[in-house]
Amino acid sequence: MESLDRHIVSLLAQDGRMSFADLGRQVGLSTSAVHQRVKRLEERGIIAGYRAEVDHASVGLPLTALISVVPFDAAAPDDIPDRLRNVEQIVSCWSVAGDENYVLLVRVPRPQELEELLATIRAQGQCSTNTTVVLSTPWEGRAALLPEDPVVTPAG
Amino acid sequence: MESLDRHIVSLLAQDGRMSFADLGRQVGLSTSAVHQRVKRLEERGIIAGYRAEVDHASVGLPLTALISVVPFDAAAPDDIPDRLRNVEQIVSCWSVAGDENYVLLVRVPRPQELEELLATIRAQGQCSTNTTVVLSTPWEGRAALLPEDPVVTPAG
DNA sequence: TATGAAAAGTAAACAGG
DNA sequence: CCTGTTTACTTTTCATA
Repeated sequence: MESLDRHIVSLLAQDGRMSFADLGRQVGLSTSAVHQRVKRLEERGIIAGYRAEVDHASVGLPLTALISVVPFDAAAPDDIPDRLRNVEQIVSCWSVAGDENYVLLVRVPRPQELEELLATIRAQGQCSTNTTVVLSTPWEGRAALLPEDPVVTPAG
Repeated sequence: MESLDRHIVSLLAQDGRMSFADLGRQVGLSTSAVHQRVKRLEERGIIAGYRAEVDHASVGLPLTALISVVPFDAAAPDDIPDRLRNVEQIVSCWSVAGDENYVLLVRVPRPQELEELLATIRAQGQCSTNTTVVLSTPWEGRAALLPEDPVVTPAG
């Protein structure tokens, strides 16, 4: 990925509804040129989509939690993400190094729904859980700092 | 927030670039009516912004980690978020219940940058760190499941 | 808070270098 | 891979119920 594309990606990461005309002005290209580049970035999956950033509390989901999970049977094939993919309260699923296998970020309306969700995760995921409740969110999902020059992996 | 607004929010959480015309068709309102509603949702902060969802690996940030932090001095006033806000590698900062005070989600190009980042966080945040490296991300930042009828907090 | 209409601006597709 | 043009669509504003 070249510098111009990184610039475009970085602008769209900050304002996902910026017009191609504005993008073009900011990066110094014609509207059609940025349009073509953005379409290519979308096709390659570098831009995976666009989302509105929602204030979860206002929308009825004031309770966020981080849940570490460990499978009951460490020897069994680990398809926990597949088994939990349909659980819509799980916003993020990370496979991690360390004592736990996965960390999940979940959002629910109330403690009661968290209790029910944990039961679902344990039953459906065949795993034990360790829950950390989020008390407040100073910030979340900020646009990441893109490296000036991306790291090149040497061949071989 | 009424049901119509929740519907609009939910659609924009899935496709942040959907046009007002399409939104109107899906929720059964005129273009100008949804336009007005979306502007109001933005003003109230219920829609906090729009972002492109970026594939971090392609963009030079293949390394994600979760860092739990505990202040060196538990008695000192806790302004860790303020002290770390300018550290741009920190994508999310959650204040949590439990043994740690905060959990941070960070993105960096390589292990070396993670090492440097940890030093920065410890020095600037005056805290100790416990790092969990993300090995893979089955999914992340999925649109949350909005409750059908939001929970009403009784007055008093 | 809704609608419909008008003006300005944008997206998408295309020709051509 | 760029620019510029064209057409259809969209955003934005406004008058009005």
